[in-house]
Amino acid sequence: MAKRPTDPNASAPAARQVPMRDFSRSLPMSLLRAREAVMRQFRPALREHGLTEQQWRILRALAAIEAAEVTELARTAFLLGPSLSRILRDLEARNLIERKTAKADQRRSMVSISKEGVKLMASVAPSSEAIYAEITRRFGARKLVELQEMLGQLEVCLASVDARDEITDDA
Amino acid sequence: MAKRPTDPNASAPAARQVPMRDFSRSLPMSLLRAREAVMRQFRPALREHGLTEQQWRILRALAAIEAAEVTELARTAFLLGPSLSRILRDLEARNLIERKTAKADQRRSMVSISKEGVKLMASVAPSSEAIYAEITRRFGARKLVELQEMLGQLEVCLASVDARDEITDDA
DNA sequence: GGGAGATAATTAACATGTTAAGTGAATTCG
DNA sequence: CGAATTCACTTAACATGTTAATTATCTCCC
Repeated sequence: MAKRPTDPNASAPAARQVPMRDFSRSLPMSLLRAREAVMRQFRPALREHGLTEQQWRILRALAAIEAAEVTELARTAFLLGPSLSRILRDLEARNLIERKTAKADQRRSMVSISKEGVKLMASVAPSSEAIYAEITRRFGARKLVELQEMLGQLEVCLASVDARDEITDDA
Repeated sequence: MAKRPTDPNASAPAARQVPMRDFSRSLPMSLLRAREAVMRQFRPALREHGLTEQQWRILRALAAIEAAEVTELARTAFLLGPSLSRILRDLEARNLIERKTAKADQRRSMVSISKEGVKLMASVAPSSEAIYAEITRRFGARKLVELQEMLGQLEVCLASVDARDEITDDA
């Protein structure tokens, strides 16, 4: 009997209320599974270097921008403040990043990647790039661009919805 | 020979204030942000009913298939075993699901949605469907189908990669 | 029958997601 | 000035993600 990986409830006779959308085909599930399929490619390589996906995101972000405030880094790496606080604490303990409070504003702290952090990145980047290249090859470079374009459009068209509780940023 | 859109540290000795757009446009980030944009729409409604996204996934899955083993449910709701174990424990404590060990195999437990669970689902479904409809309206129904088609293809073309540590499921 | 292995589910341990509350510093405005 | 407010960041509390180890059961095969 072959497994039916994409048909969880084809012949479910009971519990029928409103025939809600087959949730395995819902947009959130599609996005979740696609992302998981992608991350599954990267995780082993990162793990070999003792890095999680989020830690890697932070190092990459820092390597590109030299130094950044925590809030800016959170936006760049797409992490929430509390997660970032914890991760920065751990990365600092591992001497992969450095922090110093800003002189002008004692509340802010400037975060930067350390020499060790740069070295670690250099050791991970090749395999990371190779994996990304393989994904691109399998899916198709043109299609990949197209997909990312659609994802960006989705993000944009939904961002306007939750803009009600934000200040209209006119000066 | 095209330039790679993801080039975290090609030769940046002291990167300036370049905001590193390439990193923010990587496929994992695009997927993450798109999914977050979508889930941001749903979370408040679910939260009003005291449900998390994962709990809602489980209830939806159960409502469609009547009863399922834990492993099957994990596959359907796309959750890992440990997460599912914890969530089932909590949902059972809230009397939203029911469990009974299978007679034929004492290791397996059959999980089903309870009457209360069905009632809760009925109270959440309308707003959930309304939100989904609004997303569809904003993004475009045709485009949405197209996006999900591409996500599915991405999943498929990457699934074959990590099939080396799996058994070829037909002898 | 019984022991070696396989399997289903849980538990453990650590890391992150998510929301709320807390802390200390800066800004506003009386 | 100085109290109220805002701001940047952290901590707290709980839920889930992730991998490894455990437990209990079942299957196979001698």
